[in-house]
Amino acid sequence: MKQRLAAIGTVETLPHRVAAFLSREIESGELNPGARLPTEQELSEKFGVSRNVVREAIAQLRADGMIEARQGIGAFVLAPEQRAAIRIDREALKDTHNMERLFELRCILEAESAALAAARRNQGHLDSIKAALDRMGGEERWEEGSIDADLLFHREIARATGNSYIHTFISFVCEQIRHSIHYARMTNPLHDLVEINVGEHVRIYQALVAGDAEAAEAAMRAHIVGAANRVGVKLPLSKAGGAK
Amino acid sequence: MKQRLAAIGTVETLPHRVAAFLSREIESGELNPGARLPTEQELSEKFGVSRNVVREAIAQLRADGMIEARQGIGAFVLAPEQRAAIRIDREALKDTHNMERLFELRCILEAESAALAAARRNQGHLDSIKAALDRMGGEERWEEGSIDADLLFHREIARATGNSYIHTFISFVCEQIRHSIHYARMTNPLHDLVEINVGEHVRIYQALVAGDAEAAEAAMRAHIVGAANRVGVKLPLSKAGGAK
DNA sequence: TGATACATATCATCCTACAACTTACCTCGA
DNA sequence: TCGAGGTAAGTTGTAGGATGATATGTATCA
Repeated sequence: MKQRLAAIGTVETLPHRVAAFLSREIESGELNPGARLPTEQELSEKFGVSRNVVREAIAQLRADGMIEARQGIGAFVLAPEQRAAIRIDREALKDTHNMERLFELRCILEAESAALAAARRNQGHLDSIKAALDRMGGEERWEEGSIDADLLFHREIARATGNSYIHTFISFVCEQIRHSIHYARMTNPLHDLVEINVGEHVRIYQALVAGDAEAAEAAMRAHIVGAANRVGVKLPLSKAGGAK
Repeated sequence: MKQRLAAIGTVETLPHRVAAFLSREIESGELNPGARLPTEQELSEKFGVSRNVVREAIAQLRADGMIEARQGIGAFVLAPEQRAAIRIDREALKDTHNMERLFELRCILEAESAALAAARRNQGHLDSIKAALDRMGGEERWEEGSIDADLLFHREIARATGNSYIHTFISFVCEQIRHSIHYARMTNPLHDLVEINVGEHVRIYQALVAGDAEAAEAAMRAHIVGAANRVGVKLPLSKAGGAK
């Protein structure tokens, strides 16, 4: 229970709230690329906070490449292509459609990465993956633990590709999905237990051991479609259903 | 020429430098997850800047989920899988190996997305893609313009998938690659002209028009492997070469 | 007219002060 | 001795003002 509290405990600090407000205004199109933001002083008056708070908020947006501040002139909204970071709005994930899209992206990333992992994995990778698999179905089967193991399983496979960017991207997407499901479980007691299909994981692992890229990719694809279904999201993937 | 200056003009502000320093220290493992950062005062003394600057730097790291600050206690390094944002170190991309990995990720993302786009595109999407294609080979063939069109071409295809996350991820990865190549061109006059293969793009476009998912995926895969080769990166993709 | 100097607006940085929160220690009473 | 409660110190969060750096517009003057 304390784990939950710790996981939630993201205190809403003032700079965070100001940044979120401005961020939404930009994403929603109320502030178009090229538009100039109000001055720091105007913002501090508008939100009723000190200029320091405004500056911390702007520092964050600037680091993300959402705005560009120029000394003596002001701060301007940048085009979406110029973003220096990818950030996913967790509020938006409460919408099932968005969840579906995220699962689709995950499937694309993980399926082909599984094929790469099958071709490149070494014994150390296999050991790590096996360890996660064991934890998943093992005695530590209280919910948080097995979900952690599930995520670790996927991360270790991503690591076995030897490509750190793939690892980063997959970890990130999986974590967003995990957080969103975690939240949904808390607000909707019906989904109290998240069912983890161990069989699907075993098939992926076996394909990796065999070094069979095609089988690994197919197994991963089937697994993610299954995982999506189990949380109430049905994937409209073209490939997943028929091809191959 | 002014375009270049505008593109480069990322002023190194003090908070940015402090954030970069701490970020590297975390990524490199000198500060492990769970470790506590020095206090704001200590950091401000160490870097010779005001506490305000340190706070802006920390605000950025916190927004990225790299650290967690708790009032009255201090700031602590979070585990990599808790990151709230994906950010790519542009310095690291000067290493060809990293560039290769990024191209590999791009290939995974774009190949399958091209298949999705072929299945879901409507006439509006095709028009936008065609417009980018025309700009690429058209009269506006000075370097910056055709590179912009190239990127736009890929972004429009991503948009045709109807999945905003796919669009975001692909835009981001392409932009990182573009920036890195841009930089390489400036420091190495040998690669002054970036060759853009229009034929490869046309084949992708034709597959999209035909609604042929398999052909679109194959064409996209071939194109990205080709593009990587033209900037001196050879992709070791398993699928790209042989498997159909 | 054209160029220079000045005033203004804005961001960048610094400084100090206080509030809110946590921890550790210390005192005091049973 | 031991426990409860309070106190002090340390740390982050927020406020507000002061000064430097930079860009823009304006007024002055040759």
